[in-house]
Amino acid sequence: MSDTASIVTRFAPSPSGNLHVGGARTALFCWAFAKGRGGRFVLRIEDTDQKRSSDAASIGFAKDLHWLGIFWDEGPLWQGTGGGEHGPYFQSERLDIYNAQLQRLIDAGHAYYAFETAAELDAKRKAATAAGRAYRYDRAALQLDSAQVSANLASGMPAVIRLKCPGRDVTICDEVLGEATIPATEIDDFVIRKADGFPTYHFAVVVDDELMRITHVLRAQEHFTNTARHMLLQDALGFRRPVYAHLPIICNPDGSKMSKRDKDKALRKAVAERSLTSPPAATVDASVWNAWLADKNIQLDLDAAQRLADSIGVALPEINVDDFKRSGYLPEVIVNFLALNGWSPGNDIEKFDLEFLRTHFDPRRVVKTPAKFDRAKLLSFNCDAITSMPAEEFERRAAAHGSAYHPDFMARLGPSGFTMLARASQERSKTLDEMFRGNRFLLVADDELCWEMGKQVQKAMLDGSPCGADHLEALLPILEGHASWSAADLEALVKPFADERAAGQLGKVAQPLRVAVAGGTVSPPIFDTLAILGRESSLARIRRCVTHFKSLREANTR
RNA sequence: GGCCCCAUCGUCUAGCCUGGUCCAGGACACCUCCCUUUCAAGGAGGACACAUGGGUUCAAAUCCCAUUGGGGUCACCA
Repeated sequence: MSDTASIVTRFAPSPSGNLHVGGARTALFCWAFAKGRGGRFVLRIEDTDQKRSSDAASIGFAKDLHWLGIFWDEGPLWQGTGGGEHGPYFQSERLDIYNAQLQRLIDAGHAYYAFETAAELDAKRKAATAAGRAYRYDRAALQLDSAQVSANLASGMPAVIRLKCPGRDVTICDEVLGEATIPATEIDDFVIRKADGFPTYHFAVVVDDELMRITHVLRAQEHFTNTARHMLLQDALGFRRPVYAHLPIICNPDGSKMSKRDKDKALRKAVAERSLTSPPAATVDASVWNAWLADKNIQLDLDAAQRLADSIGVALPEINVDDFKRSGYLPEVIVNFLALNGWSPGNDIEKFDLEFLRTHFDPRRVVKTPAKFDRAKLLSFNCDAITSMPAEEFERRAAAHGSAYHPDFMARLGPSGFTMLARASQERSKTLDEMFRGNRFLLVADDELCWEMGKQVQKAMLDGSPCGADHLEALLPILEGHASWSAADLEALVKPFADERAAGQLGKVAQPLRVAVAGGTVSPPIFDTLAILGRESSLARIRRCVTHFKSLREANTR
């Protein structure tokens, strides 16, 4: 690690429209490590699985990377960044390169063709497992003479290429895990080119890391044992050995691996609890629904999952960076919190920004243990960030969030209403989304507001004498006689009323008012709420409420 | 199951390499009280961990071994 000027790291995901938080953290650490040492950060797309990469251009996750503030020096061209002299950066466009390297291996006797079908291998694997043995490829294809191989190839028989492993133990040196030796018996002659002509992950990684001059490989710990294979490949090809650092996995609170499948899991649970047998209207069509219910391995696409969740009223767990964005988390908070999963700068520092991470990140301070993703702490960090930002900034960012995710809300409020709501909401917002999610009553038509008789409403409206409903009724004519409707004016009007009628206990008056206009006991500060709603709307709601509770009480006394 | 790795509060972690300053520090969550027009936020307190068992040593969270527990991995996925 002495020649810091030439440090090159890479983030190498498979193509996807969304960036997973685990991937985001890997990208973050790769970026920080390289950029903090004057090096380069490369983005490479691992799209060698034709089944999964039907849409090779789908690097929608690039937007997530940019949102977090991570930009690549080299990689796919995307919104003004990318390019570079080691491209192409899509592996599917590098087949010629792999084939040339593959040929070198064949020529040198380090690799060989094999003709077993996937089904045959599968059967052997099952048999081995049933017999309680670990399956290893039996090298049957190595017995084929070269004439036979040529004939098979010439006849167009499907073939894979396997690496001929040297049969020695491999010792991995890892910056975070230290040294580990994988016994030779654990590594069989693995496939390096698939029958479809594409290289496997192992082969493409090794070739590209060499050709793209990658010096440091930071990746998730699930790749740790793969490293032995990669080292064998490097030796066979005569390549350099990059420095490895394997990052601990990020898991759910229950210890399971955080996965996009968790969304489907949550949905299946909700569907089962509600005993739904057919899909709610306008969510997914019946055939998809049936297939999904029948097979736990089938995942709904993201949009369909979201529609279904909205329809049955369940919150999907946030898994992708975009999910957290939608939930109203700030990118700088995500960056901060993600970095804290698996790494810490020491000295009891835990609030920091991207720039701090860039200058302080060191893989040697990465912990070895898997981290459980603690949403409560993330939420707390987000709250701190929101409540400490300047009011104008909060307003601007909340407006952007609202326009993207709650256009109906923005339209209903109008610019001045939005400003009032934003000002009233900042100090009680843990996310940018809360002011929208929590104030649905603002969207309800005045004559459609309902008052559900929960314990809190009961207490606010009917307990004591005079009760809240009495106060409300007395207050109504005073409000009706008042033209000005600013929060300050309303406060100046209601405070004296409370002093006189409720012994100065503003709550005795504010709560009934709140219930009247919001339908429940939770809203922004009451005078702000009234001002946001406006005079006509507020009065209409209060009148209806007075009537509503009056008839309710009459019915009860009868 | 084979192999590899790991093990400090419920959670994220500091400390471990270079044993003594650690009857273990911070943060989130939790509990209590205060403040309060709701909900939050805020203020003040509090409870909470070195997995277990053996060594080594004058001395171990720190070094060694075993056990137990957890994770990862064993594909023509990446």
